[in-house]
Amino acid sequence: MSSPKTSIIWFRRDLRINDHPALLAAIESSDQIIPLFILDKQQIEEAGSKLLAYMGQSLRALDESLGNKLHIIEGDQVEVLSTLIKKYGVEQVHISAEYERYGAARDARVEAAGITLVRTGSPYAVAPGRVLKPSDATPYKVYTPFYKAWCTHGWRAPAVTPKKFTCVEPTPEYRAFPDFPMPEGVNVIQAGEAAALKRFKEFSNKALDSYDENRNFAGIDGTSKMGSYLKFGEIHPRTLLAGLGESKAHDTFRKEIAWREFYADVLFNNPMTDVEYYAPKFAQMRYDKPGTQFKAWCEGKTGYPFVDAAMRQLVHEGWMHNRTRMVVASFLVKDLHLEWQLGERFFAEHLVDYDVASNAHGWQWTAGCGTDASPYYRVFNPIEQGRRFDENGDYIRKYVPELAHLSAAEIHEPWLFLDGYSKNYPERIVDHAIERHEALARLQEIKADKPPMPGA
DNA sequence: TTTTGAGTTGTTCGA
DNA sequence: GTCGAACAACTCAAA
Repeated sequence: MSSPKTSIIWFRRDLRINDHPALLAAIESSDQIIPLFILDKQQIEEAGSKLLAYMGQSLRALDESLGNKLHIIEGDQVEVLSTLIKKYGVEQVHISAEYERYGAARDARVEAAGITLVRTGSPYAVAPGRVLKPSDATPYKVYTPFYKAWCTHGWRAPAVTPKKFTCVEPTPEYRAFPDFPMPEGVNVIQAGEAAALKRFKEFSNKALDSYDENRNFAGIDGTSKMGSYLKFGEIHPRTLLAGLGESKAHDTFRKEIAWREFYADVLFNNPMTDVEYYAPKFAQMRYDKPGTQFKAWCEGKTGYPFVDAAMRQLVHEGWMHNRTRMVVASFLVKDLHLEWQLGERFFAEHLVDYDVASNAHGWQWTAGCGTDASPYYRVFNPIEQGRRFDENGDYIRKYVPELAHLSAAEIHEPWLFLDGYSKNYPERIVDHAIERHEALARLQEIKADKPPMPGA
C-alpha cells in the first residue's frame, strides 16, 4: 500500500476556509493536507501588540474551523517547511501569492532554497501588476482610470467552499500557539472568519445602502470595518464584491475596495514607496524634527478636539474612522510639518487593520506626495472637518471626556468658551491658520521651476 | 505628437 | 448660513 499523498497549505495572510483557491488546490492535489502557520520572529518583534493579539485570536478561529489541526510553530520558514516536507514526504506546498516587499522576498528566499511554492490566488480581486494602460502597457498613476480599467478587467466569482478534507494530525511541537495578550483597556473588533462574514452580513443589511451618505460621519457606524478582515485574509475581497449591485451606494463601496487594490498595485510597481516618497521632490521639503508636538499628536493632546478624539480612538480600539485618518494625517504633515513616515509608523504600531500598501499610500496621499491627482495642495482644517463630519460632537464626546460637558456649538472650538478648559483639556499646540500658511510656503520652496537655494 | 479633458475625501472668500 | 468661484495652474490618460 502506497503512503498517502500529502500537501502543505501554508497560511499567511489568508486565515480563512471559504473562498480560498490555494486551499482548494492543496486539497485537490493530495489525499491529506498539512495546514500550516509559521510564526515569524521578525514580524512579531515589529508588530504592534493590538495587531498581534488580534492575529492570535484569528489563528485560534482558523484552527477551530480546521478541527484543531492547524500546525503552528515559530521558526525559519525554510527550516520549518523542509522538516515537514521530509517528515511527511510532502509533494506540494500551496500558498496564496504575496506581492509586498517583505512577503515577496520571504517567498523568493524559500524558493531559492529549493522549495517549490504553488501559487493560487492572491489577497486581491485583481492581482497587483495586472491592470495596465491599453495605450502603452504601463501602470496607472491616477485612481479613477485605474478603477475603470480594474472593473473592465473583472474578477472571478468566489471560490467554492471546500468539501470534507483530511488534515494531518499535528504533533505537540506543532501546536505552539502564541500568547499575545490584548493590552489592558483596549477594545478591538472580533477576529476570525466567522466574525468577518457576520459583520459583512450586518453591514450589507444595515449600512451598505446608505454607505455613500453615512461613511464620512465619524460618529456613525456607517463603514464596513472590513479592514482587519481583509488584512488577515479572513474574508476575500471577491466575497465582498459578489454581494454588490449597481446602485450609487454599492458603487461607492466597490470603489473603496478598488482603492485597496490600487494602492497594492502602486506599491507593487514602486516597491520602496512604503518608506520612500512616491513623489521624490517632497523629500526636499523642509520638515521639522519630532519633539513635544509629535508626542502631543500621539497622545491625542493637540488641543484640536476632532484630532484628539481620533488619536485616542486609534490607541483604544486599534482602529480609526477613515475620515479622521485623513484629518490627523493632514494635521501631522501640514500643521506640525513632520514627515509622513512618522505618522505611518505610529499607525502601523496601533492599527489592527494595518496594511503596508494602504497605510503608506494613504499617508502619502494626504501628505501630498502620493497619488492624489488634485491640482491644488489640500490642507484639511481640523475645526471645519469636525463641524462637518461630527456635527453634534458625539464622536469627540465619546473619546475626549474633558470636553463631554460642551454643547455641539462649543465642542469644536473649546478655546472660545469660558469652561472649555475647565476639565483640563489641553490648549492648542499650534494655530491652524498660521501653520496652513507655513505649509503652503514650504511647498513653494520645492516647486520644480524654482532654482535651488543659493548655497544649499 | 499634440491637444484636450479631468482628477476621492478641501478651504476660503465674498456676495 | 449658503453658495459659487477662486485657489494656482499640475500631471496623467486618452483621443
